Amino acid sequence: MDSLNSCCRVEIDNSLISNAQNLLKNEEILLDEKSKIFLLLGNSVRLKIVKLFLHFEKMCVCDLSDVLKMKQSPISQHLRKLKDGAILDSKRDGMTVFYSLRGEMKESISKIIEG
Amino acid sequence: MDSLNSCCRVEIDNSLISNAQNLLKNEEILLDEKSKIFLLLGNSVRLKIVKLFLHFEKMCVCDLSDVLKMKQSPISQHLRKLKDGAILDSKRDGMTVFYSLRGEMKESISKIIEG
DNA sequence: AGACTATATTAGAATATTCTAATATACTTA
DNA sequence: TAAGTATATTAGAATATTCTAATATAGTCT
Repeated sequence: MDSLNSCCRVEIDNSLISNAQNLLKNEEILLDEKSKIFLLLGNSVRLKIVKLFLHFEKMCVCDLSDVLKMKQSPISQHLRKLKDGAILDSKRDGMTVFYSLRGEMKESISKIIEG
Repeated sequence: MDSLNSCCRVEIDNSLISNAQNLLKNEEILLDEKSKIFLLLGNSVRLKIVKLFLHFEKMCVCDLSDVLKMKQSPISQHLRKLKDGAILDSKRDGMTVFYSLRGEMKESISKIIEG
């Protein structure tokens, strides 16, 4: 087997290697999706935003701006990422855009964040 | 109340704002810790590594290098981050360094990754 | 000791992230 | 229509991430 690593140990457990590869192969897509979710939650501002939506049905950019004491622009940018990542939904009501957790995501996000 | 955001809506719900702030204040440290974990799991190579450790007790750098078909150096660097982040333990046995999931982390990491 | 093996570290390039400041867009109301 | 309000987008600076290539460290074996 070709190897990219520099070691050529004798004690190599080939069944471990192939079992491990099979494990990953079966979940490759799922794991990639999950890592994208984790990356989104891996920023403390975004994690706080998502956490808030577990407890408050909907909030607008201004609300979050006030709560987190941050300017509107970065909040808006974070919300866009969360929306692009299919974690949040948005709905305009007049001038206000209300964000909320996507229904399909509520349970999984809650499990991830609240443990 | 001072505001960093540019809007000054009339319909502001001050109790929402302060309830939200209290919610975050009570969990500030916990949320920061969690966001660091999520950031570590937010890289697909590291997520795969951690996933593997949920199923295989211990693996060395070479094993992971073979499984993931990556050079030893980046694997070693990812392992270091996971160790610094208190997700993995390491134990040297002769020339081989075996990594494994930290006992205290097994349950929480499993919940996060496997849902 | 000297050669070898497994792992760790370092410098640096390419890329990605996250903020600020400025500006654009979309809706409301006088 | 014009002014005002809430949100979105953009450019760009500062910083962080992740790999490659090279080298260092630590243990093994003859």
